[in-house]
Amino acid sequence: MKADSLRGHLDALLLAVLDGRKLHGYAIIEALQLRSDGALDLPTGTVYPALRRLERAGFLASEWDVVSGRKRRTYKLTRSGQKALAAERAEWQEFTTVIGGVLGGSTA
Amino acid sequence: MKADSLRGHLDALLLAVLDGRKLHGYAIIEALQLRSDGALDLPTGTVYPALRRLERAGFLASEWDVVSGRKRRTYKLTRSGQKALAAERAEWQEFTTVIGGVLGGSTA
DNA sequence: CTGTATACGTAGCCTGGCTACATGTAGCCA
DNA sequence: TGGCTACATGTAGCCAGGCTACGTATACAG
Repeated sequence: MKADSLRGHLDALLLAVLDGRKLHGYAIIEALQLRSDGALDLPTGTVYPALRRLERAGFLASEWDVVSGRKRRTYKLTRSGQKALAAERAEWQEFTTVIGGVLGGSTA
Repeated sequence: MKADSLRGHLDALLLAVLDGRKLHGYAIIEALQLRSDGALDLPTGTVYPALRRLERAGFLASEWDVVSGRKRRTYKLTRSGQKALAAERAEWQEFTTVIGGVLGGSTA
């Protein structure tokens, strides 16, 4: 998959993967790999700054868990993040409808 | 629609709208508006450079039509452009499957 | 003879994902 | 005991590529 086609959809992915559960950054990357059958392998330099940004935006809340001496910053959706996720899903629907319509559409 | 979510999909749109017909730049913009029910309103600063790029890449061929004193550079798909369009369509399929899978997917 | 729609084009900005790097722990194996 | 691998977080700076803001020019309506 073309790498940069992710532009503008990363937030949706991160919010979606955190829907209904708490995960730390590294686990988020692995969860995305799993759900996409390996198609998505986001570098940490993509994910960590994005998580920070989403937290600053109020969509995520984080806390430090220390598990057997290992630090993990776990994230979960806030109320506001839930709404943002719903909005992202709606936007994704619209996006695919529009682009898909043009790509598949008969000569209009 | 978020403006920059187009990233990486513009070429596909341009190739698709030229599938089976010749159009000039201005008409391409209008055709995209039509096909998308007004959702896509690409600025000329986006479309013209992209067309030039696609031509340099060998996917489009252009010629000057002079209609009643008005210059129009009309574009059409080359053989290579047809292949590129097919590839873009396949990639779009994969892209929507992957992202859609994550967005809609149950907690995996 | 001015305004609007048509038509093409470029310079430079800006966003945001990515590369490359820096840092440190846990656990296994020899 | 030393080193390797997996785990885990983070930042600085690069870079692609769509967009903004221009500049140019013609046809036609009023």
